[in-house]
Amino acid sequence: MSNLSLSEAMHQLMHAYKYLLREGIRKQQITLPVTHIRVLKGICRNPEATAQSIAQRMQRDKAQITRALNDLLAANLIFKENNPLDRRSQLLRPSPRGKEIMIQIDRAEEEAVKQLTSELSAEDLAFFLRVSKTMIDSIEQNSSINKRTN
Amino acid sequence: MSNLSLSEAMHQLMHAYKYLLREGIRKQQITLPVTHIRVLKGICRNPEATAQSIAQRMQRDKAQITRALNDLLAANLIFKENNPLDRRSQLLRPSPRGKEIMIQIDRAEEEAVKQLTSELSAEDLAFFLRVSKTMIDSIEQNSSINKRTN
DNA sequence: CTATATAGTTGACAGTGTCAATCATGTGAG
DNA sequence: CTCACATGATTGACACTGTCAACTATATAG
Repeated sequence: MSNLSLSEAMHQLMHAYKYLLREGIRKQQITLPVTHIRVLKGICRNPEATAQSIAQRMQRDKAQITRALNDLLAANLIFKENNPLDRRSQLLRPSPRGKEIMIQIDRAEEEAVKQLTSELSAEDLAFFLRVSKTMIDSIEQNSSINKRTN
Repeated sequence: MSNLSLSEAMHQLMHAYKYLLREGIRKQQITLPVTHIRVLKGICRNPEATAQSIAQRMQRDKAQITRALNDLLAANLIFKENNPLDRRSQLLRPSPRGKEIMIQIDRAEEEAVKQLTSELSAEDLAFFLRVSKTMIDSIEQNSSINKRTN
């Protein structure tokens, strides 16, 4: 019973969250898919971002990252810079336009989160985050989720 | 700050959960995609299931459901029965094979949930479910997520 | 120098989610 | 009853997400 509930809750929560996030993004007139947004976010947050570091941080396939980066480049939201430490890779930087978009994205995300948590107290939210992290950690340790090179 | 954390937590949790679920399914030698499994589950749980009711219950597009049903039919896991109340629709029933598979699926899901919650107390879990439901509800009320016919 | 590892790219494909059009059937207003 | 409209199901088309394998170029250890 608690089994089914958790599965169901997960699926519904995923769906609801994704929906809300896309809504918020749409309202800000941003046309980027969520993955691209997350990648851009990673680049804006981390001054020494490389494709590799983004892939690791997001726990996504590097192929997916490469493709997102191509789109972000094509949209002039980021640019690449030679990595002085490794000629195989490039450092990723947000362009001025990318930084602008990032501000809008932050607003969209903030709104999504606000709606999601409108009925929750700060304690509830903190608890939820703590439990979530516990779950995430208990998987990452046990399983082979991080055996992959990414 | 709590903003970013919730978004991040959501994404990671989604990813971790999906991964674990698919792992569990794979270990049971089941080759069905997750959506199909959820549809089958809906059919097994509800004796009067129709395509429509499954779509509503899962909050998914009816097109998606139709396709999942086709695959489940092709795999002989379910069968259709004329709906005496409405000739446009059919009642969906699990086949004997479908019921067997369902048992395996329950095991897989149970294992996934067990791993996910291995570090959590029953109280933590209950709290998590409560908070999740609150979030889900606060979206379903406000937004247009359920304006769609599905 | 050679073998191996790593950063990134590309192709291919499976799975998920969404929209619009269509067909058949049901239902309510007149 | 008939007509208009609503609803259940199906199909086509497409965008987004995730995964795997092969490949190129560069780095690094022995």
